[in-house]
Amino acid sequence: MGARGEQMQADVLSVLQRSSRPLSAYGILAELRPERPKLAPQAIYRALGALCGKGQVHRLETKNTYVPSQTDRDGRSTVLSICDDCGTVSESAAPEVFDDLSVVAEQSGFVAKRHVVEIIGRCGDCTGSEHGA
Amino acid sequence: MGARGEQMQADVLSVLQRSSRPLSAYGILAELRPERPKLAPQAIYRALGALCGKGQVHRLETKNTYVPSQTDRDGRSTVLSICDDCGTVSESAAPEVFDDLSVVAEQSGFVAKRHVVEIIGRCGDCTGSEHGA
DNA sequence: ATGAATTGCGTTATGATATAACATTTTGTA
DNA sequence: TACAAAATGTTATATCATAACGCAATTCAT
Repeated sequence: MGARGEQMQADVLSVLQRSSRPLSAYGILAELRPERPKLAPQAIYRALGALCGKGQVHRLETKNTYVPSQTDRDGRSTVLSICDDCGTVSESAAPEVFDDLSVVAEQSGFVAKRHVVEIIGRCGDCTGSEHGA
Repeated sequence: MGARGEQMQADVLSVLQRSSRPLSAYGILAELRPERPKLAPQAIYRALGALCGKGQVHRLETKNTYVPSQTDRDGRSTVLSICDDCGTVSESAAPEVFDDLSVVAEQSGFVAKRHVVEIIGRCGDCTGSEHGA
């Protein structure tokens, strides 16, 4: 059960970890194609789905890309700060944010399954050195 | 300048306001096609871009769909609670959340351009009446 | 062990979302 | 009017994601 799938997941995770930036599913595919010419998108998406489910990978909803988790937080939500300039992503636990969101949800009887919190902007490095704009 | 574009935006907004659920760009296109057979995706995306820029429409990043703003908050970010069951979306100002996010960003020297906060789950109505799962 | 049921994966095909690039029209200015 | 600038229309294509089906491995009852 699942032995081959675990290999696929390991390969996908490894590609993400070696990348300095978030990758799209097709970007991951392109990295793996040299070794496995017949690899198809479906395999990548299945591996990403499993990895996201386990909290080992985060999907950047605003970019349709994926990054490896930086910290082992056992699947709890994190705030992702995404730099538009250099592409780096940093993860923050920010429990206050999620506490507040619980209150927001409860007020309207909403039962939350998942929280998505992304901050899009420029990281300290890029702001300091005034790249781009 | 922009007179036709404003018409397009008004039509797109009107379609969204008449819909009981979030619509995709292609969903909006389908609504408008009967009146304007030659209408193309690009026109819809341009109108949506302008409307989102003005804060009159929100894009649901987790669903690739769009909803009209429920409140005129002059472009400030809102928390969007999205029901997986019935599709309804509710908007909350939740200033505490965005205050907390400012702190998160500042800690790492990050300069935020945009905040995306979405809660995915089931709304009170759907939870109460136990539809679906 | 053997065969049926189940599960997961590979593979092919297609669907859905979004934007690039260039032509045309409109608008603003003199 | 004539021209420049900007918005819009139009065609084409890029990008992201999943449906559907069949095969192979695993499980489980006998």
